Amino acid sequence: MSHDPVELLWREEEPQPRPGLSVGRIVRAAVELADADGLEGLSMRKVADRLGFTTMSLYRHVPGRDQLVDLMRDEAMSEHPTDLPQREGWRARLAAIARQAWEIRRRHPWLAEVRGTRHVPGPHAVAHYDHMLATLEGTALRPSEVIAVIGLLGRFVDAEALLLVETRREERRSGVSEEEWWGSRDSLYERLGRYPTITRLWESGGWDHPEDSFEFGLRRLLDGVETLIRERDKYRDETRDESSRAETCQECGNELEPAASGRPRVYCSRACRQRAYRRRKDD
Amino acid sequence: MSHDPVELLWREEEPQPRPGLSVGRIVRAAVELADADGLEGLSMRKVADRLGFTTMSLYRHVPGRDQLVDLMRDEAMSEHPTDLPQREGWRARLAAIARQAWEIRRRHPWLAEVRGTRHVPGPHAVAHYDHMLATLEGTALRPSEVIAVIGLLGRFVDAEALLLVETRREERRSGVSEEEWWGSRDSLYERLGRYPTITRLWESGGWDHPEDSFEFGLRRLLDGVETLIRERDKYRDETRDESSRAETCQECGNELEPAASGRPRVYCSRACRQRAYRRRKDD
DNA sequence: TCCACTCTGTTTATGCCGTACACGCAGTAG
DNA sequence: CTACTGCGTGTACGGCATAAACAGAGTGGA
Repeated sequence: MSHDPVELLWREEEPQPRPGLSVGRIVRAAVELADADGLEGLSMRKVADRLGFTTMSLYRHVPGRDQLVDLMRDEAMSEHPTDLPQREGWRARLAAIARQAWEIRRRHPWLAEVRGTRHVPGPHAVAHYDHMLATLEGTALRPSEVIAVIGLLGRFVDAEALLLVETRREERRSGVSEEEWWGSRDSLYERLGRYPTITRLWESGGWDHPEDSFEFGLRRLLDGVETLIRERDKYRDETRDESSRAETCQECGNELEPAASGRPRVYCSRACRQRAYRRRKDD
Repeated sequence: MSHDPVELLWREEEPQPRPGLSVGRIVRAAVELADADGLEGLSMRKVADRLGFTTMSLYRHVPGRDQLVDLMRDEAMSEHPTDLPQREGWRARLAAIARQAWEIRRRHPWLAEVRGTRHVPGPHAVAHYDHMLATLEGTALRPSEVIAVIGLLGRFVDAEALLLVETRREERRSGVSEEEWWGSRDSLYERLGRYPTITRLWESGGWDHPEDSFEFGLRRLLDGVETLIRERDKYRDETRDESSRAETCQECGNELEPAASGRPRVYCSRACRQRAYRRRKDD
């Protein structure tokens, strides 16, 4: 067993598997277990039991629980498809990746529960990170801003996933649905009458048809990024040499061909115009 | 001891404290402990030791660890000032509240670590929630959207706080600063050359002067909300009876007085225009 | 052939944790 | 005097991660 956690994560899977325990088998068993019971339901004992070995046998292959979780993370990250259709426009690309990450978190809810800032990324995690950063290349954002946007988006997905996970877990553990549970907290509702805004929103039905938390948040976030990108675009245009000034597509930020007719162009392609239109309509 | 968790949270503090244990004393000791050691460093044994009683004595006053955490949460929430200067404009108000929540999480890092969706809110938490929701009253947002925005903002603050907390904890536990730790992961950096976008961003200094994660995210988020509010304002204007149509302030959304001169007004007051200007300049 | 060494898995034990349960004791109301 | 209630204690159970010593099987060299 390698004792450098980096070496362990970036190890190459042995080609023909030998009998007995192996890092790969341990990680796969742990992932299955965590998929079912969540991260805090994952214990070295249970992993070992599932594989038919003693607890301590795992430590021959994996330094400890924390590193096992790191390995699981990278295993799960490998599910990110690498051959996404290359859509035009940073917005469409970013949204697609965010939804993908969201999907993976639905399959592996524990991913969002992993805590700590010192997790060494494995090859799949790095590939995915690189891929995310790449979606913003070609925009006028500064490097530090690209990184900040991707970080923000990642934390957003995790936060939303966490919400989902915890709801699910508590429902399974208690056998009572979230709605039912809150519905029977009568002694709480009795006291909420004092609070004017909550009462008003309650009476106007704000809680009856809630927004889809993930899609709502994603849209706000992308709108916020769009505002920044437009700002940077404007700045870029203004500082560009007057003679070589070019307008950019409102949807994807690419440069526009000069318009044939007198009417200035807004989008670089029919696809972009349609996307913009559809987004407006969706709401 | 009340066995309904709601009753416990909404209990009234006894006026003249008697000797011995009490819910209030337990909660305060627990908060101090968690402030220092984080949520996972909080144990019933330690709380009891700090108070000079046996572990099990706590259970006479508090049903269990989970409920103790609920009580601690509400205790911490009571630090939200209730008499904020009432600024004009939803944006300024929302930003102020978010920064306040952020401040509180710096004092009580464990707040962001509390997991689970079924925490009964206590009186302070509800008051604060009501206060947040109220910031968006008067905008054209629909009720469900008001709720979604506040939820989103809350999760954002928690996610950012979590990042901070974990960095701090790992630094204290290991004695090695975050930068130092990552700096000595040589075997990792050796492998990052394969990834083109990461490499490019690295070389252009993207990681050398990172954005302030909280302020950056907050601005993006508020920009995203602003986009939505503008959209709703437009819709409201369009569907309003033609004769009584009124424009709204681009900054705060309030209705505008009709302009005296021919030039249409954009802001409702000098204060609003200055705010908008300052925001643009800040970046 | 024998020995040393390594690789893999086991056994045992330590020290945390939350909390169930039975008990002791003081104050009090009937 | 008695029964009861409220508060704090002591002991014990089952769970957790993991340190340390150990056992056996396979292997390479003398």
